[in-house]
Amino acid sequence: MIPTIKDVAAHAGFSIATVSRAINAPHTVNPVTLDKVRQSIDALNFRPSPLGRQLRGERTRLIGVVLPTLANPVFAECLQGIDELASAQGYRLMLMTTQYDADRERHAIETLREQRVEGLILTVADADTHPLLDDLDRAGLLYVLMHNDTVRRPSVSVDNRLAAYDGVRQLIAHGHRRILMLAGTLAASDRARQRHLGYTQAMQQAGLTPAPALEVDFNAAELSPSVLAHLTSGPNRPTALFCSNDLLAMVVMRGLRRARLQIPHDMSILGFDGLAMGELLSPPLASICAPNREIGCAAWRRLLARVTGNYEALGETSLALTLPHSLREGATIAAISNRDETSTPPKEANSENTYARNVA
Amino acid sequence: MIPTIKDVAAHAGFSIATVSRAINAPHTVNPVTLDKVRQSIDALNFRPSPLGRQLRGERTRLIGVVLPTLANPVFAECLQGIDELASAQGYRLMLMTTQYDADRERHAIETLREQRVEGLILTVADADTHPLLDDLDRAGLLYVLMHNDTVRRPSVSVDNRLAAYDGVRQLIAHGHRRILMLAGTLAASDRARQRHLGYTQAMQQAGLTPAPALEVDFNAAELSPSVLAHLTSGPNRPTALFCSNDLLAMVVMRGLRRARLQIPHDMSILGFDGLAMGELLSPPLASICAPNREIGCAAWRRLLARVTGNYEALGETSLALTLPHSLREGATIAAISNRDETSTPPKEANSENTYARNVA
DNA sequence: CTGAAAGCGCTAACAG
DNA sequence: CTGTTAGCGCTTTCAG
Repeated sequence: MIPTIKDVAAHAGFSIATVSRAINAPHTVNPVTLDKVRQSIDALNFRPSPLGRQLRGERTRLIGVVLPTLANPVFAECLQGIDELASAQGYRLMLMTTQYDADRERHAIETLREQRVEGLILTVADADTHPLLDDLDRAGLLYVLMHNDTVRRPSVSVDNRLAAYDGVRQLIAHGHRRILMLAGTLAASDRARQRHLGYTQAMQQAGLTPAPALEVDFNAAELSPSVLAHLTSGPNRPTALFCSNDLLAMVVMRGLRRARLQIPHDMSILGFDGLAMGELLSPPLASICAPNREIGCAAWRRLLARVTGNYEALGETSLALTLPHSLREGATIAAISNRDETSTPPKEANSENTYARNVA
Repeated sequence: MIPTIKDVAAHAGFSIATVSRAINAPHTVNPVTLDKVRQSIDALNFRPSPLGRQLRGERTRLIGVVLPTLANPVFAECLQGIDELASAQGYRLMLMTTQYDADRERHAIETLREQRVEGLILTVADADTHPLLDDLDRAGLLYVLMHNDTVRRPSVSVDNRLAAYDGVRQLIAHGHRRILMLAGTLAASDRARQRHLGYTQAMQQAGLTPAPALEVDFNAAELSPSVLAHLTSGPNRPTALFCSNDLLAMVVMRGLRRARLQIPHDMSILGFDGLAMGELLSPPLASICAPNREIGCAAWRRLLARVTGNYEALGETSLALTLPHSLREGATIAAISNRDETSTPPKEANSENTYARNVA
């Protein structure tokens, strides 16, 4: 059905070795022969099977990609970056998602190894304490982490601690003093920990009291009563929330709105990730932006360099590559006026536009 | 480095055939032998290479997935569905994106064929006029389309025409009479055409005049002046927009807000896709929902059934499988009051909440 | 410059 | 129940 190199050889009247050479080393074969072989290839619409090559122990040109989920566009954006470069360079991507589950991470990596991928690009829950990554090191299978924040392993990420620090300082600069950090089930993730560290430092430096990260159920339609209590009750309620990622920020915003809080009037919100979609929101979501697509691209470049042995050429000295983050101003952050400090949330309707200009 | 079946055979003191049988048909081998072989397998941490099997002409357990982009969560949602089922059943996914480009579609399909995938799940720009799909039919390579709206090929989709019809009728029921349909670069897509058909029918049935779909540049931060003119100028400006997909709806909403229009007060918006994220918006986006994840799952099931030859067992009679759509009410649609009909957009700020309850 | 032949890891007859 | 062997599609010595 699908033509093989044999069919081409028969059609052209040469041996399969010659056909192989015509494909892989055209200069070593007589031009006339080459021409005939090429005609046969066209005539039969032959494309060499990668399987044969792969089995021979050649390059498989297969790269495994392991991501927690595609429901969070952060990872979809990274994947776009990887895909763009990889497919342009003739590599194929094998994708597996893990839903942040350690078993599935293990299974994914195993499956991809079996498939003899040349390398792996992945985002795991916690890079430092991950025994599988040690296995990879031991087995000599190349990999690059994305977003995972560790100096111990090859990775591409923003400086999560510093980025969070910058973001929270921004909130403080807008007059906020009671700032809470929210995290999802990601609370056990290396990124979230780094971000909380940055939050803590920014708070302390400003003479404010940092709080432990408040965990929020990502999937619930409403915020739980206990969380809501933390956010709204008493004179010490926070005036600003730093959310560990944009998706969480959006879920929280909905929860707050359902609880009849106005954003940013009653609560300022700062996210993390810089999802493109955040700009489409109303009010546009303020966020600490990671160059997600670029992170994917950079991860690809690093992996390719290592796979092809050009690693030194990249001139990188450390395992962890840190890309610059940026702050995206958005109308979800309002400057706080001192008189507002202790008031309870007002109930009157108020357009977000009123506050949109406060952000400078 | 990676142990092969040979290593296991040597270690266990049996032939490779016995090892192979121990793996693939354990009941045909002496329990004692079986045990020894298994111990060797564990000792060496051997996993059979799929490459060998694949080359043998066995099942590759590889499925190709071809999507336009992951930037639109519709496709990410579908992919989630596919991935969930596929990886649970031991299949591996090879992913390629096309950016709606015909050349890249061709290239993707070709690449995946070379890789000897057992089947393909894809979304193409236009299914009916796609020569590559005819090639697949001819080559006997199985595939299932997602979202593409055609009865000529195996596909899983909602009834785009009917869904659009239902949605636009909803707009009409809310008192809108000047309703415009917007489409992105997708204007040349089969889905968009079907949706416009549904729009047209709903309008005509209500005695209203349908307009051609207005094309909008997806990527522009602002709506173009000419588009904006269509939407806002004159007494005949539309009061409601039906957007060919949710992402477009979000882009349009931002454009309108920048032009100082209030949603839904000055303009009602209805999207298409039912993106999960739409519910997180403010106001929540009204949308015609396709069960994206389920579309992915269904596509997988159909493909698997065909691949394994159990197609008849599915009891499906037609090529096109149509899944039910649903309408998601959202505060982006406001009922229109008659006196508003001819007024120009008012400028005063007004919370979306005022209108949130009008949707019934 | 071209061909014959070995072998990558595995499965499936076919013998024993 | 187990071993021998051929061969999947391809690349790569090694001869010619």
